[in-house]
Amino acid sequence: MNQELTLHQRRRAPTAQELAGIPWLHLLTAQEREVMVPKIVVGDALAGDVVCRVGRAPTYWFGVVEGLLKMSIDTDRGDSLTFTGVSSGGWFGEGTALKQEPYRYNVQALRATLVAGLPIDSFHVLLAQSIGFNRFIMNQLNERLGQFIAAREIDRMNNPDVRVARSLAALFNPILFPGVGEVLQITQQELAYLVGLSRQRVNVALQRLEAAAWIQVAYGGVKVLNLDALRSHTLASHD
DNA sequence: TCATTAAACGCGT
DNA sequence: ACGCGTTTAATGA
Repeated sequence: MNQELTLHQRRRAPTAQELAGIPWLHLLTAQEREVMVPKIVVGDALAGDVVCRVGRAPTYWFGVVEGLLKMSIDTDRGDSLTFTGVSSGGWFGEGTALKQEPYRYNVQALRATLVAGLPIDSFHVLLAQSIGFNRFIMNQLNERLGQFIAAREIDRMNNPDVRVARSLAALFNPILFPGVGEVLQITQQELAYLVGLSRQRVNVALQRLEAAAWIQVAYGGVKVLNLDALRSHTLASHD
């Protein structure tokens, strides 16, 4: 609990099944894949483990094989501001990897998460040589831009129901997080940490979203029925 | 007054 | 043991 995971400790080689959960591998040529697969390391992060911390020199480009991370920064006051979650199939840190700058966020596991890492030098090799990899990165940056614009919108609304809806939609983004599937495994407590609300309020919001038939609440997870509505609509007020 | 929250409860998985 | 749904009491706009 609350240990720093650098992928130097507790790291191992990925299994074939875990490799299948790495989306950009499929975009490489057979030769590129052959070179890169041995470079990939994975590590098991427990809930609360820090994957990378603000100010550290970038060592890996990171991805989530299975699990849930949150990206946040600490404010001047003691509290922390969560930017976004990273769910299965999501990769991040290309900004710092590209510029060779220190990490600008803290990334922490909200639950047990299998984290994958590609060493920075391998990342640059792919960037210099692989068309397929560049296509993935471009797609990723473009989609992330859209997500941050949406996040600004979310912050301006103070309606908690809408905030929960939009945050769920972001976690279900099939381009950024192709491994999520139709059922996102996330507890209401984890969602509360991510959105910045209490668990009770998240529970109320989820029930309203379920009543609107946009989602289906399950034990330890949420199934999305209407991603479009979550992304753009507002719940009708009820009294 | 009204919405939200921490804390705590019982219940189901 | 964990997650869910709910209640209660406290807090603040």
